[in-house]
Amino acid sequence: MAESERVPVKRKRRRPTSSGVVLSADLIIDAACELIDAQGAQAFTVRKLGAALGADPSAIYRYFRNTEDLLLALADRLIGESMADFVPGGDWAVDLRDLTLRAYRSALRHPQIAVFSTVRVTGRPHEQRAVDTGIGLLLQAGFDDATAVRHYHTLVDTALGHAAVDAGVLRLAPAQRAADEQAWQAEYGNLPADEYPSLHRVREQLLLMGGSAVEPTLDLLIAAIRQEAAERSR
Amino acid sequence: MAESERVPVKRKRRRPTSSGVVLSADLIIDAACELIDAQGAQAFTVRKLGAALGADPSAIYRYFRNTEDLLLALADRLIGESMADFVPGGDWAVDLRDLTLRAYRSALRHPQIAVFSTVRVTGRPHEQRAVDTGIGLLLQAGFDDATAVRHYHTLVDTALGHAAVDAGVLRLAPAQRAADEQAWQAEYGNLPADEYPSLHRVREQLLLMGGSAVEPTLDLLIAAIRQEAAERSR
DNA sequence: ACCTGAACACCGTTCAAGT
DNA sequence: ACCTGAACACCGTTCAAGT
Repeated sequence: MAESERVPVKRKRRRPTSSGVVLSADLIIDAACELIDAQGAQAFTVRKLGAALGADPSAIYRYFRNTEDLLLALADRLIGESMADFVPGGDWAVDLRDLTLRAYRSALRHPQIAVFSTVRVTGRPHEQRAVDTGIGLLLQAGFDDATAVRHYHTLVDTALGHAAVDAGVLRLAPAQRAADEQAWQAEYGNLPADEYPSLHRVREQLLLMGGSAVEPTLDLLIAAIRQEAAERSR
Repeated sequence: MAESERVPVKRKRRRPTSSGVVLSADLIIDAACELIDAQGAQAFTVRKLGAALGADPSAIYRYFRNTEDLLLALADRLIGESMADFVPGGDWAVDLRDLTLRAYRSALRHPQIAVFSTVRVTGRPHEQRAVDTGIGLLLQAGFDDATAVRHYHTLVDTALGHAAVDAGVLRLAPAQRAADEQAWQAEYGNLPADEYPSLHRVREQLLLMGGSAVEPTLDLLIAAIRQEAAERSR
């Protein structure tokens, strides 16, 4: 239904923009990808995208109803790219971890995507393929339908969530990022032992709080799911 | 260091705004909370906050350097509120789950917070208290310092991440939210069995993809951490 | 048929001027 | 000392007018 409301992608006649480019939905998504990769996600605005295309920003609304619609198309493109070279290796748990990490990485390229719940539900081709693959791995592990769906839901939301959190760091300039990583040490490393006994005890380890927690998180989730599969098969 | 750059909270003389209110950092945070609770997180803008206070928006910049600084103070307020009635019950794993869920709920009240990596590192009082408590529970479980920090990092980032993802749904109007939950069924429930075998097989269960995955996720993480603690103590 | 340009209704933030 | 109001540099989106 969302699909039928979209502006048709195929057009009979085209008129070039003032800069000579003939617009299309694909071309707009191409430009959006380039803009994000070159200047970061915060550089992505309709007006800047128009400028990058050499077209008036309002022309974009002929191809996408609004920014959200454009972002959904972009999301599916990113999912497609990150899944392009995925080949299952035979161990469902390893494959599932790989698949989830790919979802994380594609969401990290454009963090706003992770926040759209709707992105999970648009039913665009690359996403459908990825969901089918993920649930397939869980069925292969021996889970019943409901449990397979639940575990898939858990993994994909966790991947998107960590992408949203980690994107905050990525947004910073490198110098500020380094400062931010040490800030844990600076802010928490010198607290009094009587008031904050645990923080005081682990003060040497606080640098670990910098950086992404996505891999440790996935390791724990996959371990728990593997354990559950093993118990189920007994 | 961030602290010393902040505008001092205590002031000698105050002048009321045109509406008669005497501003203070606390009062501004009060108003921000009310605004968010009454009209949702997307209603939170400096200009609207000024209007809610009966003051010119620019007056807010006397108390907070910028929106981010204000959001950090707001975050600490929300953390404090959600931790206010936390009492450890004796089982570290149960307590840790409770603590993490509280972090999730407080971030859910203002989703932008989850995306600030910096929020995790500001070292404000309520946050320090919560971190000390969380790491304390993991030390109590028998983990070494580095592992305790790593597991804490995993839990808190996962809580913030799910809050960011779930906030997308919360943002929708109730009617649209219901439609969104059924969209999984609509978009994925009728795919051909030959092309999407796994999705076709679990099609009756796809409603499970609506709603939050935070509790299933926490259950898996806590199970894995508990298992690791048990193995460690052997 | 499609792009353009003006317009509308917003933002966050700064700073000189007021009191 | 603190608040105000104008101003600056942006946003997303709509729609009549152009070609």
